Amino acid sequence: MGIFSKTAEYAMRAVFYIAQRSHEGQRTGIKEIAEAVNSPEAFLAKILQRLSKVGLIQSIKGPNGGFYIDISGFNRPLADIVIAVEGDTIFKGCGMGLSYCSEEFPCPLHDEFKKARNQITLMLRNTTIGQFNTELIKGHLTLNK
Amino acid sequence: MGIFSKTAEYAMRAVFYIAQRSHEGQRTGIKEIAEAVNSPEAFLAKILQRLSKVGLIQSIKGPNGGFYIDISGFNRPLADIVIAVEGDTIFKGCGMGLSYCSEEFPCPLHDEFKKARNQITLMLRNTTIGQFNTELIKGHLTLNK
DNA sequence: ATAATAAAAGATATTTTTGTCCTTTATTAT
DNA sequence: ATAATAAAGGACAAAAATATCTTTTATTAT
Repeated sequence: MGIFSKTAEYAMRAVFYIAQRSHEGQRTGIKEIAEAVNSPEAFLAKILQRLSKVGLIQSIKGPNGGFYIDISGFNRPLADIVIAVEGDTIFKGCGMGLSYCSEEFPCPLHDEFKKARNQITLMLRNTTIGQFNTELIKGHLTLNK
Repeated sequence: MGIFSKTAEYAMRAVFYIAQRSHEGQRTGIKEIAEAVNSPEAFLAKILQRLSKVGLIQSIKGPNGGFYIDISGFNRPLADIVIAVEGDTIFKGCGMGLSYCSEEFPCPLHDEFKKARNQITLMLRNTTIGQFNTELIKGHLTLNK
């Protein structure tokens, strides 16, 4: 894989899409979301279930139901999505998997690796879910793979 | 997982260890390597087989045989190890898995993500296998997890 | 030549990730 | 109240990553 798991990729794409639709005042069903972000429907459903359980997104059952994201959700960082679906392993630990490796006992790769991870952390912590709506709306961007 | 697969982690640790031992003029058996870098022996054997096949390390069968790394190997970048065992996916592609995402059609995360990946690429391309020997030898470093 | 050693190669097993399907629960509209 | 809709939940399936075991091949020492 790339840097993130497929699960995390789907999750991010879906949340962006839901945010966009919520911004338009719409709730969105799993079918539409899955199509829009090009992910397997049933699998994505599980992922959204999880995000909903931790309160990152909201859901309503029944007719006119669907997924949406409330105002507080717009301010949450992407990091929360990643953590919700694949834990925080990407934010910590040694690049080579050495458990002793730390600031006091750095492995040979430590400093260079830290830079890379800091950048990822920065990206995920400083970017909020809501932040993309304007970009997504004004641009020719899709979330469809 | 972290950023790299377990396979890649084992591979890097093992190659460093082999490099170190080769620097001391020794060939090393799989058993010793696996113990030293704390990885499952039979699994690591497969990994080293692969690295040996692509010429990143050398091996000799029979008594006094084992793995070693020749002078040209010392100058190869870590990137080669990673590519040999898990391909080049870590060096390319969109952070969210969007196929259209590129310099011309960047996804919302594109620029920030690029920074992170550039740093990883830099680290893996600019660091050679041999480079750590001095550090490993003078320091109190282990490769044992 | 023979026995011992150590990696290569092949087959198989386990675990994790990814993916599907079916039933249940909540909500809405009639 | 009943039917229709849509997510939640549980059970199961396939694929990929991780791991083990057994046999074969090459090399060395006796």
